[in-house]
Amino acid sequence: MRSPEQLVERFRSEGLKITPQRQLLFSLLHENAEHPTAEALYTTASAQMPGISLRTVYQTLTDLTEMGELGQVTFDGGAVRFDPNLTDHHHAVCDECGAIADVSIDHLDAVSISEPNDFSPSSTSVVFHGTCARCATPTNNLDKPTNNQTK
Amino acid sequence: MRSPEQLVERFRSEGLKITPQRQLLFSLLHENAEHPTAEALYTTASAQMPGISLRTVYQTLTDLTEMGELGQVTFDGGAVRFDPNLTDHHHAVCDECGAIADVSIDHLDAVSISEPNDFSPSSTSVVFHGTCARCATPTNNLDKPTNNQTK
DNA sequence: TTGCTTATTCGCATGATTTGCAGATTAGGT
DNA sequence: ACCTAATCTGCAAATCATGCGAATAAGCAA
Repeated sequence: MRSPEQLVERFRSEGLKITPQRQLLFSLLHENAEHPTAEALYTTASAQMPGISLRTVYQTLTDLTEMGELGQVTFDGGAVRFDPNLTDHHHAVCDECGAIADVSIDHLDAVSISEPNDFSPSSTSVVFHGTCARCATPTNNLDKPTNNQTK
Repeated sequence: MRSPEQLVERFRSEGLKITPQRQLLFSLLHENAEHPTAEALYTTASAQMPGISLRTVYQTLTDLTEMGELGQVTFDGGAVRFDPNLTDHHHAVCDECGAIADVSIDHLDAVSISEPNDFSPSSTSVVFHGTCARCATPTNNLDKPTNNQTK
């Protein structure tokens, strides 16, 4: 996702209004690597702007997604999660704490569909499940985040 | 998923009862490669057994899943889909008609996470999006199935 | 076959997530 | 300061899934 400043510029140029709600969400999403759900963003936003509506959060998230400024991902049937990282990447889900990390992959081009041979893929997405570094470390498990499992 | 006969055997041996509802669902799921949703199975089951409850379909599906006889997959935030194919495989989603095909992959072992380097994956799942053979063929598009897009 | 015990089924209520709608509010230009 | 269209908000409603309790029926024993 582009910077809040660039988004403000884009919204202005398209005749859309710059509201405090939108500005807050722009900043909460910028470089946010937590893959938050709409509810999570609403909670965070509410702390800084009591009274903001959950409906507005959904609306803004949908708008940004339709503008191609924000990505959406879902894992295991849970709620939709928003991803401001628009670069080519994949995800790693920690089965312990539910954290979702962006991952870069090597040699993805090597994989191919061996069967059937008549499907023309236009995109490939990979999801790893496993244990994140924090959960794998026996020490320092004191301040481990609560389980944010997707389901 | 194992054959209806084997499932009957397993249920019996575990003290579970063999009801007509379960038998019907066993047969509807056996070698079913359509990745149906609970609702879809309910519709099909209702045709053969009017009066069967959607609740029972969900219940049986959940039971089979917990017994490890059935897999679940979800794509793009849609409803959960059930997959009787328990062999190691991945999926290809047709963006045209929404069909989901099981696919075998070559050289998956070649891919690796380049960053971060501290995540220990225990499983990897790949989803291809694209166009299926049927939708890619300009002719023969008469009896194309309706779009069952996941969302 | 009859009867008993307990697993199942079923329908309804409830929960979670998300969208539609309409009136109140406000950004941004005149 | 004023206008007007865009936005926000609250609530209803749709979708998907699960909890719960009463009614039902499978499987066993006699």
